[in-house]
Amino acid sequence: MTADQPHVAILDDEPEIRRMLSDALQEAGFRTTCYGRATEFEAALRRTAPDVCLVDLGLPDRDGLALVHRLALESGAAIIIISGRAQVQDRVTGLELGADDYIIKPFDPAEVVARIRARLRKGRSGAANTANSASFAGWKAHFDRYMLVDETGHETSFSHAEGEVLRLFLESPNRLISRAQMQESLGGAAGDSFDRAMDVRISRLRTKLGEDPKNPRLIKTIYGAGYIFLGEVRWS
Amino acid sequence: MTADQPHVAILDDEPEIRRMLSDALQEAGFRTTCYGRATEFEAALRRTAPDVCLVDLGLPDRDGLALVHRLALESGAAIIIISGRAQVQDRVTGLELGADDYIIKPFDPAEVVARIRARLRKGRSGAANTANSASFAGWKAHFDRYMLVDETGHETSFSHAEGEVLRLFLESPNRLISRAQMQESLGGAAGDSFDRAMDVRISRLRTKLGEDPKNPRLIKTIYGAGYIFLGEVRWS
DNA sequence: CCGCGCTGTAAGAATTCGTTACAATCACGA
DNA sequence: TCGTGATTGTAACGAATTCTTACAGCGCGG
Repeated sequence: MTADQPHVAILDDEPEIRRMLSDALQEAGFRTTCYGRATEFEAALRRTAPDVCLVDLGLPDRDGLALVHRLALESGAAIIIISGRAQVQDRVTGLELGADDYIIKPFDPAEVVARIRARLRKGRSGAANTANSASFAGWKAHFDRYMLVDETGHETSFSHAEGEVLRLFLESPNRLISRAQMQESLGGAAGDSFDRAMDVRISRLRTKLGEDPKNPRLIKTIYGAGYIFLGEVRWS
Repeated sequence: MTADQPHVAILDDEPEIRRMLSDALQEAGFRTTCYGRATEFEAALRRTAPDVCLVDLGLPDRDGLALVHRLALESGAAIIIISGRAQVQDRVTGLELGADDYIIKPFDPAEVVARIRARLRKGRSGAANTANSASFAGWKAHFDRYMLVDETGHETSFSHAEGEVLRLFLESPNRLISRAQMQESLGGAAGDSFDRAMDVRISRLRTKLGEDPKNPRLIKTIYGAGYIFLGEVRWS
């Protein structure tokens, strides 16, 4: 149904805004089509079915809300309203009429992109599209599959507990993480001997990462303070 | 899984806000459960699967964003962040990490209700699952004929009990399904020995799917938490 | 009645993970 | 430099959890 690049239709009467949105979205990997008038837009809808419709409510030739309502009923696309009307009541009616999101002008294109992505994520059939794998130091960790993949493609599995620690590290690399923070994040009871458990988790993780115990390159321990994970991390 | 009233979980450390949200949502016809701490909330998640999670980022006992990220991966619920942090960057990262919406404090309860409704609308549309066959990982399961078809056309039959489990997995792939949820969905008595029965069902299903016991690729077990089915699923 | 397939139960093996015990390392002062 | 106490690493054990196999009950068609 959807090609590799999701298709976003932009409906706004101001050329500058169309341009700005279109540029930002194309840079983010979307296919875009711009329309300045509702009639033009509706004509196009008969030929193609966009994945997302960005609709400005302040249209000269049509009541925007009515358009949104029809879209919601007839099209399967995600509908995002962009509007200068910032009252809560406006937002509520927009959403009640079938819009999936409501963005207030002036807006930041980055947020529009993020909100579109959020909409598309849920629309896809069950595929978890959030970042769930991360590359670092020649490894790639797949948190969905609980797998650690080597440069050579060799796979090693890791357990849930190990994954929790690894994720915590990869979420904030090159930053000190105290044991207290770990306990909180990993839901450990602040019990007395939880420290040892944490040690063991880290120990096991280190061996899976092939760390030299005498000279760890990835997980450094800061005596009396905590741990720090070194390296570039790229989530994908 | 979902009763007639959608279930909204509210996670906020301020009792007043919890109360306000809860009242507004109940009035709007939702079932609500409130939590003041992340640990409490996570414990509850093991037993029930809410349809929507309202999460305040300013939690005392946990990094809110990390929690959101985990929720996005493990739960099928819609995730809505509520936060006092109003910077665009905050919103973008929240959404990128898997949140479906981001509401800024102070907020109007009416808007929260409208946004929740918008989320549920989209989510539910595909939930009326009348399809009776699904493709995944080289297999195609026909629930009407109780047959599993290979890439090569080779057929294997599966039983009703096996089908129930398989269907549950295929209906929400790539997310954690706790044993409690299974019991609920499959109508098992909450007795102690139902767990064993579930184990056996899954075991048999695994062998039919040709899983390597040491390294299952489709049905992963998360020690102490549940199971997760991996892969793209296409219903037809 | 018999055979066959489905399903739950029981029992033992296997896995995960926290705890304990002890070794290794570090900070710091004599 | 060395000793001492605190902190951290790791092997080994054991409890909890999960997997698998074997078996018994049940329904159903011959």
